[in-house]
Amino acid sequence: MAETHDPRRILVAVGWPYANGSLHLGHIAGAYLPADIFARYHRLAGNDVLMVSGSDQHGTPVTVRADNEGRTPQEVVDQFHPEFLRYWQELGISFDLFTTTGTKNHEEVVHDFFMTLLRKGHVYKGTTQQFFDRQAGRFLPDRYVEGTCPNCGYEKARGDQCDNCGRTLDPDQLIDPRSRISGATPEMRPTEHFFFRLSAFGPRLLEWLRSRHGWRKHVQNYSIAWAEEGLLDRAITRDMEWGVSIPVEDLGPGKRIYVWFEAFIGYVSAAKEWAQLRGEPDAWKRWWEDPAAETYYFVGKDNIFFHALFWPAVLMGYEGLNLPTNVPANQYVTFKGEKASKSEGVGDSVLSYLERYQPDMIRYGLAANFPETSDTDMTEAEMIRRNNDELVATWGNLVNRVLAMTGKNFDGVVPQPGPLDPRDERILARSQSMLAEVASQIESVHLKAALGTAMSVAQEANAYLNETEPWKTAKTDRERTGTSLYVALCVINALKVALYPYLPFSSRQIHEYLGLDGPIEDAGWSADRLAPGAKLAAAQPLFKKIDVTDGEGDARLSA
RNA sequence: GGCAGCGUAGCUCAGGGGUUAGAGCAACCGGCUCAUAAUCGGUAGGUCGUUGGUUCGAAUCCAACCGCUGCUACCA
Repeated sequence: MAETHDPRRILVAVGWPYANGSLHLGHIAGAYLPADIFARYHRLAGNDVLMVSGSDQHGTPVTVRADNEGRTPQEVVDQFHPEFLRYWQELGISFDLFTTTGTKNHEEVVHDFFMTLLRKGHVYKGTTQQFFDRQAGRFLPDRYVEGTCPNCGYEKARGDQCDNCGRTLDPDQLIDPRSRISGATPEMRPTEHFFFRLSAFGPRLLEWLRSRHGWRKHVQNYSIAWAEEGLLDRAITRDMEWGVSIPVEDLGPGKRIYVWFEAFIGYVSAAKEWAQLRGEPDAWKRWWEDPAAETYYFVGKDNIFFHALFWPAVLMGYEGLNLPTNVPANQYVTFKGEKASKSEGVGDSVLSYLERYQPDMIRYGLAANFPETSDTDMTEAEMIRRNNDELVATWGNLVNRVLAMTGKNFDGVVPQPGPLDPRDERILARSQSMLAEVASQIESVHLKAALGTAMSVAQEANAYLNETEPWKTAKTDRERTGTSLYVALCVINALKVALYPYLPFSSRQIHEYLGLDGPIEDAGWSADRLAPGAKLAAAQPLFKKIDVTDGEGDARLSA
């Protein structure tokens, strides 16, 4: 009997999506699906997983959309937060809690961070000069200022960047600056804000980053390079009305905590909220305060700065909470070579895919092409191709042909195997070593490779059947036929486990077809030999082949 | 402009100082017919972005250049 270990505690923290628009498949492939695969594996392996995220309801993007549509920011949030919940439900993204940054709990946790950092001297008050629009009566974020680019002369350059020459700018560099709200000429006014002393954490961050092992090089190198250049203190408050309040009165009205300072604190507040909902208010500490716990942050590559530098520095300053174990940021999925983007409308929303395809098909198509090391190009035609050639043909068909033959020849009962020959032993051994290999690949967040490992065993199982030809031996040697089908069923049972993190809906189905007791979620990351004589359930094909000639399929992603 | 990642077969991607560079798909040939016309085997296909350097040896390390992507601190 294996000795019992205390389960590992794994915090799966997933980037907070802005509640300002629908998500597209790039978001799913970049963060939510890899996080879910990782979480499902660890749960099945018997570890204590806490997977949290939520809607980021603050920030300029939400207010911009609200302004444009004549709605309140809250109305925008109330539209998109439920939509996100629907994605998770239908795609099987298994959050333990998906909350929002609009809760009382979140505000309290943010205040605690703010006050603690203030008390320890990591947050201080400072004054900056910023453009103020008299007509609108408000300070202007950099991109709300427009003017002539000092570099190329383009007349509609924004205060943060010139779209014509690509140069990054400070708003006071603009010639003839104008407010994009009122068109008035803005004036520079001093404004007080709180700053986080990020500069003070540079050396510690560098030492910490250099000592990380197993991080993706685009994450680690990038972060180290940035820390070596020198980190500047960052304002953590903004001149706006929409956001988490500041817990001290010093600045007067019209100021809020900067959205990005509070969003990542959401990882802590979500864990606390989860614990409260569970009736064990201290349970969150098992992931955050025990140094043995592991914390993984699944985000897109545009978030590396915040998760590998800013957030760790905040945690160092706060003291007592775990630093990230890894930040396996994905690169981007491009659609026909173009970056998927909410604002540019490239890449259809997730809902349009859910209307047309099974969730496991979407999950497979994305996971087989995760942008783990570099940007990855994807088309809907390619997803359909993978569905038809790989998911249906290799895996679904393996299950179907074996279950059908067992039904026909053994009345849907797990056959009694005869003596195992070397071919039988080899494929059975491979199915076991595959489970260990996939586990190791998932733990090191090589999710695409792990899926490939499992699929190659499905192919080996098909080859095994072609070698042993149970449909032929059925006419001459019942025992040999039973052995072949028994072995194949055992291999399918192992593959069902290995593929569960990727294809939870169909693996659950297979678990039922195999007539096993209890939910697959309780079955563990292991596959025992099946019991001869057990009754199999009537099976249907797991995946639908998609007809590309029906006009639905081609190149919708290029939109 | 600066920084980072990437550039490998027709397509999508692995690999990464050491014998003849890999996978899937597409192409071609063959076997099988239990299975969703699905499976399995084989063949063919690459001067590993360009140029130069280090090395006994470079796709791999270095430099320059070209191209793509991202970041560049007030989009997040």
